[in-house]
Amino acid sequence: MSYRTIKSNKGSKTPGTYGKTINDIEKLSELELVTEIQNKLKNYRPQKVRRKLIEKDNGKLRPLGIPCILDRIIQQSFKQVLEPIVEAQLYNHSYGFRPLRSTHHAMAGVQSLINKASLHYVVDIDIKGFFDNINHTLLIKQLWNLGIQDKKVLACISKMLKAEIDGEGLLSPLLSNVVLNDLDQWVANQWEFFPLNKPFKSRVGELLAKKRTNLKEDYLVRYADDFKILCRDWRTAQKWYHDVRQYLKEHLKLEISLEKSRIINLRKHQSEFLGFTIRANKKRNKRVAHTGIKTNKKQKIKAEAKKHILKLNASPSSQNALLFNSFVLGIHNYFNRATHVNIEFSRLAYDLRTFMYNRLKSVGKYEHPSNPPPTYKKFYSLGFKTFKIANVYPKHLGGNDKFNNLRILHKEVHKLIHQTDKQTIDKLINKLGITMPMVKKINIYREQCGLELI
DNA sequence: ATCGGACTGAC
RNA sequence: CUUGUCAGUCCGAU
Repeated sequence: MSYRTIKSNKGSKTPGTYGKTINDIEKLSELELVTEIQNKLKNYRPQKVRRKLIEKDNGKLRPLGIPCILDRIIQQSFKQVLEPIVEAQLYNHSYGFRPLRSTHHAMAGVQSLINKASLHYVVDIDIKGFFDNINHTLLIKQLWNLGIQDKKVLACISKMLKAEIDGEGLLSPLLSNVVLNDLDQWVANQWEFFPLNKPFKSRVGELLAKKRTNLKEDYLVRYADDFKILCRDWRTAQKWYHDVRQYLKEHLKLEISLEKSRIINLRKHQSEFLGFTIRANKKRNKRVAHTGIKTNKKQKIKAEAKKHILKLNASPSSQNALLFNSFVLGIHNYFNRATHVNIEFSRLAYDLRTFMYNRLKSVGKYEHPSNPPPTYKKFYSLGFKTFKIANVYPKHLGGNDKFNNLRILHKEVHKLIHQTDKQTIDKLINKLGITMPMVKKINIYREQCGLELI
């Protein structure tokens, strides 16, 4: 139905080894396409994949397989069927590769656990070569347990898995969530979901009762294979470290990296997650999460910025200036969520200031912006001078921006944002006729409040 | 309201 | 230089 949803870009010129191009497919009639796919599925044999290399933190490169167009259509359709089934059963604090969830949601989850629950010990676990070491027969079993019990479907999936030995296809992100969901549930069952004999009226009351038991208090936050367990003290943290290691080994046949996995006391040291640094600093008599940008990331940003400035110096076209702007806005947009953005970005701007001035003074005018575009006004105050190149103002890294916390909302929608009871949430959604994009927006606000996503 | 182009991040 | 999934942002067109 929707092969158009598969992005093709300019990469449509890969005939021969990768089979049909997106242009070929658009020429086919619907019927021809369907028969083609049916033929392929009869004896499904995934074709070659192109590879993209992605750089990991430690500088190592790992391949990411990109299957040919026809396989992408097939895998996409598998995904569209499997996703809602799996999605409904996944753990709430698993954030990687899931619709409506992002890195920012994961970070917000960690921060609220530090701030609200005062959990300052974090168990960082790094699984050794996770994507390469997934146990296929186990995965098929896990899918079966989740309710996918069509043997033909499972056979196709297992063939796809075999073809993707050292890369991943479209649905391996989804499958990675299937594998690690067992871990999520196992961890959560020991505290969060642990049933008490007495029913409790309020969640606070239940929480207090749980604290009196000798269960290990903990919460897990996961983004794909990158996960943390937050605990209150060092002893429980250590217990978790060993328990999780054993669980992964026995039940999922996965090893952890002993060098990279460790327990961190956030009051003394910082942990890292999704490009951010995290620590728990003193604020009056409390401790709150302070987040910044990872140092190696900062260096990369500086290097990239310099590259962009040089390009702008070489050819000061409006196109390049706009390109530079989208680069800056992109970075801002991601790292805005850090509590220390202002400090981090001011330093970046300071380090780059002379470089930028020297390179741009010959190609642009240094002036107070006159009649700047609305996005410029939104982010930067007008009191400062900036460059003007080919009629556009390049944005600087490190604008001190005020936060827009004031929004006018519908009364019921406001209720929905702060609501924690699942039934009332569902009721409200039905009553107000909330659509997907609306849920997205509401989740943004819920993220800011540190609440669970809908 | 739709549909394109660009950029950022995580994997 | 080329390019997958998810999320976000900017710009443009009708």
